[in-house]
Amino acid sequence: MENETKSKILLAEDDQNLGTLLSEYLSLKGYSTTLTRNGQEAFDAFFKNNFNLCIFDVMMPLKDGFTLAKEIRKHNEEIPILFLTAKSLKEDTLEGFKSGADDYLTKPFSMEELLYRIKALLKRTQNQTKELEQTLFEIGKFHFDYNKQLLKTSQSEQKLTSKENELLHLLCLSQNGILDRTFALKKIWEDDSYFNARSMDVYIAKLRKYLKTDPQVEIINIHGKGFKLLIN
Amino acid sequence: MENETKSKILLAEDDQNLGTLLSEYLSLKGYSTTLTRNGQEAFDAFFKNNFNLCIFDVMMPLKDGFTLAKEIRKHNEEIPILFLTAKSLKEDTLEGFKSGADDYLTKPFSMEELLYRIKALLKRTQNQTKELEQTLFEIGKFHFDYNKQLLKTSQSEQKLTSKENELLHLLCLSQNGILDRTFALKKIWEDDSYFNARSMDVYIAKLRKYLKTDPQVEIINIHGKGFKLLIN
DNA sequence: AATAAGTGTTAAAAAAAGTTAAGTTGCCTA
DNA sequence: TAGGCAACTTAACTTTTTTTAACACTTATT
Repeated sequence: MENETKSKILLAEDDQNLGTLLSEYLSLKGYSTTLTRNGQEAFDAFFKNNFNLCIFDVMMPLKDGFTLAKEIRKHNEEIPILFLTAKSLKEDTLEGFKSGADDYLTKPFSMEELLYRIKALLKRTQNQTKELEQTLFEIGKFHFDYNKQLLKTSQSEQKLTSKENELLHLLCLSQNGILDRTFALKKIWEDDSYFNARSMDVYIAKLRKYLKTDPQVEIINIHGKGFKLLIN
Repeated sequence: MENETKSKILLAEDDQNLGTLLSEYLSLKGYSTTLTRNGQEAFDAFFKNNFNLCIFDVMMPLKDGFTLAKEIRKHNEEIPILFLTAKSLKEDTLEGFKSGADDYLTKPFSMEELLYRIKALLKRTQNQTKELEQTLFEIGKFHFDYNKQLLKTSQSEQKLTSKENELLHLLCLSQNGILDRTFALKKIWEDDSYFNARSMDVYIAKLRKYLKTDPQVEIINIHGKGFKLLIN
């Protein structure tokens, strides 16, 4: 997954099967999930961690989802809450939203849809952290400023074109790790077609040319996978 | 409604009855709604106004909701999009989210639920709506007064024509971020034709000439996307 | 070793943008 | 109302950025 830090999800579901299934599915998709089996347990867990999202079943022993949500909202207005329930009655849905929910999904639902709804919710809250995305990088003897599209050393200054800039940025962000070809193509070129892939190779060559004045810096290819920016 | 400024909603719905019903209901609830009858109309309207939320029907003549959403997402990543549709097929829901939707509601739905979902979506974005129409800007050593159409330094004073004024204003409002070409064209020139685009380029050149006395200020181009006003 | 698929690199063609100047238009004024 | 002027558009030419093509080389597969 592209995120440096996994989003943490608090899951409250008393149905053993569904609970573990969900938990495993979400972990597989790159989220860090905490599974609780009732409202009280979830409430306690909430304050022991910094979660990014809550998914609550409505009908649970000890404390139902609506009550749980209301109590959490007293302490936290921000965190997205998604209800998951068998009830599809209009009044229940409305009560869910009145409890401070951001979304309400009725069973049976598709895992994929849940995943998209989670992403949509996180996008809105994660954005406030987006400003913190790194834009200044040290690449060997180079200094790379993403915002200014500038790559410079103490000697020289090279203006980067938008494509060069985006590509180098992705390389820097996945520094030490590999930048996946398909990922980069979809991110910068919108889709991964043959010609876009060849275009990307051309830009890799250009970046290599710019960076070759420092032998410590290298862009290596991982056959069939992508590229890796090495700084020794 | 308690808000000083009403949230503006762009509604695209080809069903006359449902369209006006929704529009009237939302107006009653304190939103300012713009009703369009197909995807193309909605697309054009989008760039001429500052909407806070989009509600799109999926099946519409000329341009369907999915295509519309994808096109809008190319220019605006932020605005919440909610699909409203008779289709409840799994694949359709998923395609909706893939098109960049934030929520997906299947007909028949309750007006109240729609209202809650709108509120939930707006809650997350409204804070970022700091577009309280700022009219005074510091651009490096320049002082820009949008109302007076004036760009001055301690040394000099440059009166701006309306086009220059509007363009510089948009650049300032999207400071650090990029000003989308299509967005600016539709906003200032009403439509993005080849000649209007060339005209805009001429105005960019003019602004650059005015601003070049301060080397800290720069208008850079993001190929195929738009322009960015950099202040160092 | 032979083949195919993936990558490296350079050059060309195509598309987008930069700039300056020449037309247009509409409005003000003498 | 003719002329002048300012704002804007269109044209023409230049430069930059991106894509496509061409050919050489590398890696995986059989």
